[in-house]
Amino acid sequence: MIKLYNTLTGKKEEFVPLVPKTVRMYVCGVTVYDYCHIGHARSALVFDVIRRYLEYSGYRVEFAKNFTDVDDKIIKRANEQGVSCDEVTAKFIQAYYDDMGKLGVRPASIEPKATEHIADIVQLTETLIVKGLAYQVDGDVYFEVAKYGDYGRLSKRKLDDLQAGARVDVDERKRHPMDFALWKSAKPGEPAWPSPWGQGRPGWHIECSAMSIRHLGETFDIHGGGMDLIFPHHENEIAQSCGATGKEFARYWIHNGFVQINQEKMSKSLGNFFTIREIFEKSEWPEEITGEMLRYFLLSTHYHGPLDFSDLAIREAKQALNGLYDLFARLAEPASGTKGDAGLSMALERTQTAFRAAMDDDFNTPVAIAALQGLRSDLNKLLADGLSLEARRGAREAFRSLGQVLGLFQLDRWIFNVEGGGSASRTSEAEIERQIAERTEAKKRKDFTRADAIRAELAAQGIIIEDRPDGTSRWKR
RNA sequence: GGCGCCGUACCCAAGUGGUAAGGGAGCAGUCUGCAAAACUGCGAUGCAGCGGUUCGAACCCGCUCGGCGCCUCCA
Repeated sequence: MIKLYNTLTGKKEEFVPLVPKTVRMYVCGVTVYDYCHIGHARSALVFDVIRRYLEYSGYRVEFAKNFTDVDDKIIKRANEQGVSCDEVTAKFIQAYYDDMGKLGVRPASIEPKATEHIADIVQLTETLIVKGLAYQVDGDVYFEVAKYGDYGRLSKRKLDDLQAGARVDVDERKRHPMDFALWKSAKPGEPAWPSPWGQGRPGWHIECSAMSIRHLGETFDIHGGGMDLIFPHHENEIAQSCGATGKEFARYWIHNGFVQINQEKMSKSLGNFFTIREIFEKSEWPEEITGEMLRYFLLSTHYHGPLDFSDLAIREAKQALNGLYDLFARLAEPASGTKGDAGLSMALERTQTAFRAAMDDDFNTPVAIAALQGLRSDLNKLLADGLSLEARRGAREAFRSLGQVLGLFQLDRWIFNVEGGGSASRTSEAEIERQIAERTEAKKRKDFTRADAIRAELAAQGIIIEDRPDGTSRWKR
């Protein structure tokens, strides 16, 4: 039984989908006018993992994640660069796929764009006007919050409180300061579509209502996004959708916490953000390893809380991963007996139970990772007793299949040492093996000068030698 | 002004009534020609502070201190 924290009720609840065995989930994606930063990465990753775990639990997941491809910021960016809005959005949608791909975030099953749903948006807006929940002023259409009784249900705010805090210049034509645009009339040169109210474009919030209803139905299961979207974006989505359909909109609302730098929210205005591609570019590690480090780091804190990004935190993730991949490397070595085999199935069962319990409890990834770390410890002891080939394969497979849910532990090659080993390989494996054989011979002859020289030579290339008790050595880089 | 979040060992981080998961660092040990690596073991009698409820509290209630977020585009 999966339990999740529902922002709407403020409580952890049992998750029961509307249609058995099927989950319909909508997550607010990004506005494509710039490169994604770690905050975007966290959000995408969190919902990617939730989706993976739901699938692992036997659900069919209809997962929609949108691209906002018409917006003030896009228009501004296009004007600054003297290109069309289409060029801006195409560029950053591609960048999104590139960056998220490196992080192992799977594409959603449905990835709608606002510009491809103008007809749905216009229709929804018309419905709201007909129902008396929206009004037209010149070529603009606004949603009238005062007419919608439940406004503030998600963010737990009262209209009066909001009014008191409003600090922004209010458009005089609006009936209430919190009224928000469903449709904006177009200024010359802006992207525009025909509508009953003249040429214009959709407001921000309406697109998510239109697209989620179109692809998932009027009532669906999960709606997600960053904490900062709770108000006003998701509050407005609820008002529009419920106002238009008269039905419940999303039943469970999930919001992820922020990525912070030195305890402060990462944001463009503070200038304290790191883009995903910047991190990959600066990384001394190969791409797939950097991706896994980042994933491990981002999942090592529960999705609901804040998460401080720092070099130290990333290094710690790398260290933790080293221990796991070192184990995998030792599991890949020849059988060493069968004494440990008996204890394996119990360890695997214990791990799987703990892993599921953790994920069932509001997708508690740090506890799920702890379960896997526990298995590492178990296996190290069993390995000391001796494990057969089959047991070794089974153990590695367990890490692979459970790790699949988190997008971790899928790599066949791992780099332990950045010195020389981090970049493209130079010394061939055969050559390394040859040198190690020579060193083993030297050790037998007690020619330690020669043995140490070979060790130093390999170390200079980032190759770490581990001598075994029997005189042989294994190596890694 | 309104709404909300957080404060757990040197660092990161789970835990929301039954006596403190996990990781990193550190220390010790095993192994070893030495070393490295790896593995094993150790680690908070206490969970910002004070008071209260309870047989029992990191967890519930109250107050205080400290940090942060939202109310405006924002993952």
